[in-house]
Amino acid sequence: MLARNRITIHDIARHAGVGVGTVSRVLNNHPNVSADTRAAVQQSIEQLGYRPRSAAKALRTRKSLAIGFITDYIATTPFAGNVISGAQDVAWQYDHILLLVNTNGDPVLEEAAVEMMLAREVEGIIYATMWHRVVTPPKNILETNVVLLDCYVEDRSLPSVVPDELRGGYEATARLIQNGHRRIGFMNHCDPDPAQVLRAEGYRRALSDHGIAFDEGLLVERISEPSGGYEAMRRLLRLPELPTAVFCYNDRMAMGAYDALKEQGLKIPQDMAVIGYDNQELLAANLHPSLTTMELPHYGMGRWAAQYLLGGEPKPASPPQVLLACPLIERKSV
Amino acid sequence: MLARNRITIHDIARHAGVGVGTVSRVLNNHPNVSADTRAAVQQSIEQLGYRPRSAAKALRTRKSLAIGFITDYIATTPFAGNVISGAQDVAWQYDHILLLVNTNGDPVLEEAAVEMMLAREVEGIIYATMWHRVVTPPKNILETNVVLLDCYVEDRSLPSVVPDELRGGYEATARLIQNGHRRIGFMNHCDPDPAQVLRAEGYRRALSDHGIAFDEGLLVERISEPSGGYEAMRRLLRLPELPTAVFCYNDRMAMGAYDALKEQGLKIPQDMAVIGYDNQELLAANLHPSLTTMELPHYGMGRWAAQYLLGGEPKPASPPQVLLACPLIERKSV
DNA sequence: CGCTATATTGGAATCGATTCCAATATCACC
DNA sequence: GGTGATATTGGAATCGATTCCAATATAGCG
Repeated sequence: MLARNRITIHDIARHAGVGVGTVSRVLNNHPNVSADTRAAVQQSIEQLGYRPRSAAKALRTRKSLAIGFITDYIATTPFAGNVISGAQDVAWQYDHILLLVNTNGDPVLEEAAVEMMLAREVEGIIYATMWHRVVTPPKNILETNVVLLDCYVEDRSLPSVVPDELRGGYEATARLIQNGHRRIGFMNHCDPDPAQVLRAEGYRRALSDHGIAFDEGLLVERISEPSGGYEAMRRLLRLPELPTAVFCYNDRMAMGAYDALKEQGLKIPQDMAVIGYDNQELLAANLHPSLTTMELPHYGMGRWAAQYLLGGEPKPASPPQVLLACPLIERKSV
Repeated sequence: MLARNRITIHDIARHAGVGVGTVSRVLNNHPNVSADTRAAVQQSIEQLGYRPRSAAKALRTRKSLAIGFITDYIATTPFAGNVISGAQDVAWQYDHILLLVNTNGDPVLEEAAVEMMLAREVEGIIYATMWHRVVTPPKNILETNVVLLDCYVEDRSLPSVVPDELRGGYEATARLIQNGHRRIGFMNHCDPDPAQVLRAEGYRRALSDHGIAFDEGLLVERISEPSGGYEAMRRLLRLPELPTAVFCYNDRMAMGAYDALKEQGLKIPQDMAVIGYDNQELLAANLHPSLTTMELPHYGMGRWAAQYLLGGEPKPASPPQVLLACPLIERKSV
């Protein structure tokens, strides 16, 4: 026999001298309860310190008031917090809680996590990655509602929300052009992924829209770390005709670029304007001069994903891929 | 009437030609089931694609197989991921899931979060902060098991796990002494908090244990950001007798210190050894030279907290405050 | 005043698991 | 074959909420 100390709806009913149905109606704000009864019940609830057991409610109503959040590398990027924060804020608005599982990209764990969430009858699952890419989530995830966050499936058969990398690349470049730059270097990541491809495409379109010819030599691909940025910048500085601005694939590469520029005694932004991507606060705000960059909409993606699951709008027949803008964060490097 | 499509234990029982009790026994690996029956039931489960509903189980057993995780500023530090990752790894080991709520430090939200977790009958709650400090959690949290993580209550009446700041300060300083330094500056944060006080204490003890007199002038307090570090370093460089090493309250201050040193044409570590605190990868690994620093045991605290809640060891009468070591991360600045 | 329409209310049935008890089957042993 | 001990098993009761139906109270109206 289990401990049976906890106050239940029956205790309240007895204490208030009403039936359990009435108590339930009060709890759920049903309209058909007289003001007097309602007050009496509420007082009993208060007095006895009653707290409804959500398991019982979930069993009866088949609603767990929870959404699952599966992510890959929560610990290796500073972005996770923003995504979670966004999802959580919306979930909370709808009285839902987040069930979180971090998988380190392990497919076995992923499947087990989904299984656990299905057993708990979540309202849906947010499947989030820490960098924009193509994924193949476990098949069992299809048994509930899903949103992919910062990723998508090859055939776009699942709804997803991702940063608008193309437009981001476009706007970063356009910003430099507006400032009078016409020779603009672009240091890109060297492995193709959505961000790599789309930011480059945005760069090209911005150039062409402004009547600037694309110059192969101004595009340098390296690993997306400070060392890659350093190398890329040195490469650009060896060009016969120097660029006057660079657009960097991310802030970490920009950091390397800064080093190369300072080494050559070049001033930012006077001799070379620099624009980054990602808005890694810690870095971008503290470099000298502080780095102008494009912000990834992590918080917004978190919100959008949760809203999609909980918003109650009928799901469109063809799953959407929503692109969220990457706002320009103006600092001192342009 | 609700949709009643889902397979239940009764369906399995009927399909396998046994009673529901037997199915339950198979599901829970009870010993008293014959091999034949077990196999038959398992086959039915497989065949019908049965998945137990955790709400029903939770209702009956009064166990939700979940722990709550309440945190304050998940989005503003890169540490959150490590803490969560640690807690989650252990929770998973015990077949538990994390219910996550981020509160942005709002006490109203905190209390509501606890309430929700109590309603869900979590095994316990991890109350985590993103920097080491004294807190006052909502009172209702006492109705379940709690562990404070990276924080504690004034009167130490709740179990907590925090970094061993004193020892960290000691070891950072000792490391510099071992390298032959005798005049060691210390740039500290200017507001008192556990880290600020204890790291300073560690610094002093290390000096005194090695027969070095504490010199007031070598201690500079500024805000714990790059700008503060920059100022502090300049201050130290104006001293009549220069230090040959600095211990910085955190990596961000160290970053500012780097700037001041470079400005003066001083080489790290030849002219000045620098040691930081926090091990903010993004920063510490990418500075030039890379920064030697003390790592905060975020992952470990996450693990410890979850283990404390789930490990099943009887809780000691007087709640423990566990100190986790901050390992020295050797890089190139010492 | 009598009758219907409406507002409240009580409480049994239900959700889907676990668990305990009693019933039956099987076995060992004399 | 008989007896008691042990291994399996079925199924009713239970966890604590919601919900629906029927019952009662009240109001409105001619």
